[in-house]
Amino acid sequence: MANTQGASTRGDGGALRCLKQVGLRPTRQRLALAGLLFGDSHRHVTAEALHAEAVDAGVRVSLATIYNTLHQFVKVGLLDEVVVDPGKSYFDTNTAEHHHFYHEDIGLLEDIPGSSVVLGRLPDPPAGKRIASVDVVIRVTGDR
Amino acid sequence: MANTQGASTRGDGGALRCLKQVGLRPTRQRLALAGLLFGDSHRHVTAEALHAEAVDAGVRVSLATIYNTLHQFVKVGLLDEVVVDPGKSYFDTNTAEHHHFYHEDIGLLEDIPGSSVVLGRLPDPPAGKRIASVDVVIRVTGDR
DNA sequence: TCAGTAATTAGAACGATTCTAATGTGTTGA
DNA sequence: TCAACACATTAGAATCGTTCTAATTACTGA
Repeated sequence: MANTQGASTRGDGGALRCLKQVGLRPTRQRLALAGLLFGDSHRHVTAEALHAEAVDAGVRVSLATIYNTLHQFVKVGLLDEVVVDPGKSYFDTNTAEHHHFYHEDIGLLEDIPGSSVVLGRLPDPPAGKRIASVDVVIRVTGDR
Repeated sequence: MANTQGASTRGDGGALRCLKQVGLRPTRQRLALAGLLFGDSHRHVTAEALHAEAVDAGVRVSLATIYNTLHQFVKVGLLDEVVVDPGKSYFDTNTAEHHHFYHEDIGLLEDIPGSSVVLGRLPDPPAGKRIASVDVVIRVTGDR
């Protein structure tokens, strides 16, 4: 039962360094989840989906830990959370400023290419408040 | 037990006409809810809040009907739905194009004054899709 | 290694929403 | 007007995603 899982066979150092940097203990679960999340390209995952993926990959982790970890990652800026439906949120590994298409028909969240300008001038926040984040979701559906 | 409730003492005709126009049967519940929702100014309500308000006003209506009615109103374009948190959505009586501040600290949804330009050029939708709606939520929190 | 602290866990609990099957109500046409 | 039908409403159960709880387990620094 040695190193048969992919997670431990490549860029783990990245995940480890990444957790160190944000001050989170590198536990087995967090390393595995970081490994799944922060690969070559950016991803949009739900908690359930990531859990299934982890279990599939042979990582023993509970759903509670998935939620804990995702929220910790959001708090330290490793992830963004995007809410699209009452009772459904996605976690986005791309934390640069960008926005989303949400395909209502198939429940898919997709980045809007960075070249497409979406935002103009931001309004002043209400008195005594500061802007925490700006969420832009463009909902699209099948053509007919 | 005559006309002691406000709902029946003023612009009900508006609600009636409004339901007729969109092809919904003017039932007692729908008339009452339309009366509560479409008053002088625009409103942001949750299903629970509207239910409480209706019960308070002496309207006998179940929560299931509140949900049914709100979704029907959304479908026919009388309301917009705004999702701000996993598991919380608001219904907005202002269906003109506009956007929102969401006060994360107090759970309040507020219109962004129409004069504040927020959107620039919209991106082209993905091939074979059309834009159903554009949601812009600017999250704000207490200054410190 | 050991103790101390933090993380993980299974499962229960939770809140918002949706579903179900039974009952009630608005509408239409005779 | 009335009967009959389709649609709307209902209470309560069920479901969904998420959070909580208290007990167990795993990092960490000394």
